[in-house]
Amino acid sequence: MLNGRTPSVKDVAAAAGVSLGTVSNVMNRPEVVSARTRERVERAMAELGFVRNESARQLRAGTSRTLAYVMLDGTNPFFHDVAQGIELAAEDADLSLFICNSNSRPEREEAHLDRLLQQRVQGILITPVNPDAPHLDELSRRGVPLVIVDRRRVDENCCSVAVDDVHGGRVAIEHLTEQGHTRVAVIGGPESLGQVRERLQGAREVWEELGRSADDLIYLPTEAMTVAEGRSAGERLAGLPARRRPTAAFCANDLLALGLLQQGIGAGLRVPEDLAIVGFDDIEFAAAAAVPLTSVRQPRQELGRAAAQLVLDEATNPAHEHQQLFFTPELVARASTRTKG
Amino acid sequence: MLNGRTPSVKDVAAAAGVSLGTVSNVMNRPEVVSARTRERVERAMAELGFVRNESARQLRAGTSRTLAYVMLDGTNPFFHDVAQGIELAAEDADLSLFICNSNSRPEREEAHLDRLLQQRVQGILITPVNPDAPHLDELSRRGVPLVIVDRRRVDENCCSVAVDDVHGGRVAIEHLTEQGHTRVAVIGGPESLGQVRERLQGAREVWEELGRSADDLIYLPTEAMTVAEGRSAGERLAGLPARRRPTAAFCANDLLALGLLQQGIGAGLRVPEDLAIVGFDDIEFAAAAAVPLTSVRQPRQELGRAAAQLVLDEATNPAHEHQQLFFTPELVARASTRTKG
DNA sequence: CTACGTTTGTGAAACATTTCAACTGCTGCT
DNA sequence: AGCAGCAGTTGAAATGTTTCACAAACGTAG
Repeated sequence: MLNGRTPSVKDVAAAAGVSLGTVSNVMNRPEVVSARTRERVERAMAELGFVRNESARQLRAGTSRTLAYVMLDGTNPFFHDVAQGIELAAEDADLSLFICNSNSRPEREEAHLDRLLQQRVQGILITPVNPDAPHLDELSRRGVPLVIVDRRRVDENCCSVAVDDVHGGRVAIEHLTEQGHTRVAVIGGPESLGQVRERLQGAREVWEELGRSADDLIYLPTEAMTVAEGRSAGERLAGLPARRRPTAAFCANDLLALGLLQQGIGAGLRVPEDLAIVGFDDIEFAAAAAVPLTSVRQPRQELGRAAAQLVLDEATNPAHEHQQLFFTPELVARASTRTKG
Repeated sequence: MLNGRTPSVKDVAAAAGVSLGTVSNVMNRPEVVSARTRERVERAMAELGFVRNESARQLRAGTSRTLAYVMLDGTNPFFHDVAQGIELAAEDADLSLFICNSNSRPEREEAHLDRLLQQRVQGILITPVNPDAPHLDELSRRGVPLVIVDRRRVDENCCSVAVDDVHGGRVAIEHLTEQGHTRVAVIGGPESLGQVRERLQGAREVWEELGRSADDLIYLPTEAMTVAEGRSAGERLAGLPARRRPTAAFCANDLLALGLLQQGIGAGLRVPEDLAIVGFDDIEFAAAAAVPLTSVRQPRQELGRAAAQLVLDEATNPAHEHQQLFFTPELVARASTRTKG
């Protein structure tokens, strides 16, 4: 009768001597079926090794049990921590999570979104290459719950969860000036990234407010936010004439900071005595560096968790209203900027 | 007619003035439909914003377009690199990839597998907590293509892709002895992990072959393969009486090595002069450490890619035979063990 | 003008589930 | 006896695709 193929509800029903509908009830509304038949059905399921076919369920029920997160850069642990936060929330809601990686390429991002649309996922979380890209509008228009993570749209017509990057830039520079630094490098790029622009802006704002000369805040642009780019920025730093050379650097993320740290130590610099370093994100490896890195902490998991909650609200609550959640990052001081003496 | 709901093939057919079957043909066998009607159908799809419902497709076609990877430890970048390799292969085959994380907990692993079974994924790749666990047999029995990644089953009745860990342990110790070290620490655990056992075994084998005293190969067990455990091992190392204290350490993975490095540098040790360090895996952050880490490189992406190919073969080739793929890891020497003088 | 291929298009069945109106026995009430 | 109410169960419809046997249209050769 079932020759090799995997058993269906029909087979279970036959084995338990009940109808299709009853088997379905056992799975979906166990309270309406009597203890006796429920037990009988459950035994039949176990004996046959029945596994519900999720595609069929989804097709009929119209609702999928999956969320998806499209991350921006798989090589940056930061995004994995965000994903972990999402996963925890998804688990609580008994949902699966699809994780995709756009690798900062718009066409990969679009391909992933297309896939996810076909899967009819319940909601999409994304850290987009460009939060204002038209293919994101497309999603909202289709009514797919959407949350932008770690970024914001200018028009605010979908939910987002982000961190106040301007503030992050401010606290980093404030910390360095408190430590007595008067010439500071700011490292990051490309400026096409909103994050970078805002972190820089915060740094410049506070520098100006303190009445410092713009000449003493030295911007070293990078092509990407990677360890290798951090190293290369370090070399450029070393190439500056001594009286122009900063005594501290604020990096727009921890990967850059780690690269800078490595280059500096390799070149014989003492950190923080010769060069103090502040990173951004506070990934695990920041605290684990040879000289533990001072960093502007983003609540990584919390970001993911909050985003997941928003997307679920949009998916289930008809009265949902878009929200722009904001977290305030805080500085975590470690050895890479430790006060002298 | 379609009031708000997302359009189906039926709607497309109506709009294009053709039958259901023709629309399906346009999607699946475009060569059998004339250029004229194909174009008409495609236009209708574009106008309606039609997106194929993957659940329905899968239900009818019986075949899903997804692979899944259940990773062991999301905090270790190594597994993300493996996942990346899988994703690339999946992309080539036009498949989606589900990424799950068991966090080394058997019950999470089982829950994930259950989910994946319900989704009827085309194949499962897994780095299991225990490769001989019965719930893995269950999968094979159900006929789900299965590949074990970075581990092996004793009974070899499914495919696996792994690295020769014994050899890895050997080359690490050979390298250290070549550098003149005569007292070496071996750090790793728990020994319930096959990896750890084999890496240790390789180390011990070669040590014995060189005629060294077992007393001079000092095993420091750890409870997990984390940075924190690496630090704690470093403290234990520092606590040893000077004449017993090793001049080099081989860590069973890079996270331990990074922790050890941090603790050592913090305590004023010079690396490699006072303490040489070899890690395992060669994750990105090994090369990015303040003192770039010598490590036993696993071909991380390649591992994933090969595993994906095996699972696809099992899924599509009726003549498939299980294979145990083996990669030979190689030592990458960096500053953390650089030859003196 | 017929017979026969070829090409193109059709319509209904099938996939595994959920949902829901209807049905069956009961119990207890009048 | 008749009936309302209730708990438990049933059977059929519906979901959006793919597949496949078949039909229609259109040459083309005899």
